[in-house]
Amino acid sequence: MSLLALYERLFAAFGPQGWWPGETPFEVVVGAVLTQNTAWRNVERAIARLKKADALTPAAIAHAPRAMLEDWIRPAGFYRQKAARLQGVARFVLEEGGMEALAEAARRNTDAARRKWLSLHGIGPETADSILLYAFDVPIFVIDAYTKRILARLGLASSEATYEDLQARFHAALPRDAKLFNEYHALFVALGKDFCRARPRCGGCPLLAHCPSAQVAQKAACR
DNA sequence: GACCAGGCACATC
DNA sequence: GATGTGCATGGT
Repeated sequence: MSLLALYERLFAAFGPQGWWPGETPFEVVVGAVLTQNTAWRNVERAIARLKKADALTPAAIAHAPRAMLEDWIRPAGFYRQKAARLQGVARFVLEEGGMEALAEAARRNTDAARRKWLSLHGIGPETADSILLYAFDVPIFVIDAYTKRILARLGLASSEATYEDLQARFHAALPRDAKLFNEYHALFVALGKDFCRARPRCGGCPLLAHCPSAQVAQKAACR
């Protein structure tokens, strides 16, 4: 099964996902940091608290007392680390002239922009690529734990494959289209949440229903 | 009461 | 370079 065929199948099964659920590009950035190893539900709580405090702007986060920021984002977990990361990112946004300037830079030279984001403390490959794709609409494919797991289970990639390996495969196999990359990654997450989460549900997975090779794979791989 | 969630940095070998 | 560990809350 090709990666494009897998996309068609996932889209048919789950429909459009409408990511990223943020009102502004900066909210996407904040969400990308807060969701690190964290359920989205808890990120939503933290973002709601930031909004309630009128603190969901680069300036507000950059200048907030650390303890106050920690308290606002507490529901998302790892709050000490994430408060430090968010303040670093907020300062970076201000220094670079704001989100619009950063969007412009990302579209002009994606590789340079990606390296710059990666140089920030707490911004790794997945977070950087999520920001580029979901905040700036730059066509770069986001690889996450679900993507790795699903591809391995479907026999479409080795479980040893690195982030860069997998990303290169998506870039080679698909048209360079931010909308497509956006939906595809979100569909992996949708499937990941559903895929073999509980044994009894495996048989009802909408992907497996149409995919004999996946049915074979899941017998061996489903935990 | 484990185990997991839309990772990352750092220590150690 | 590969592997292990801390970070922390909230749901299942």
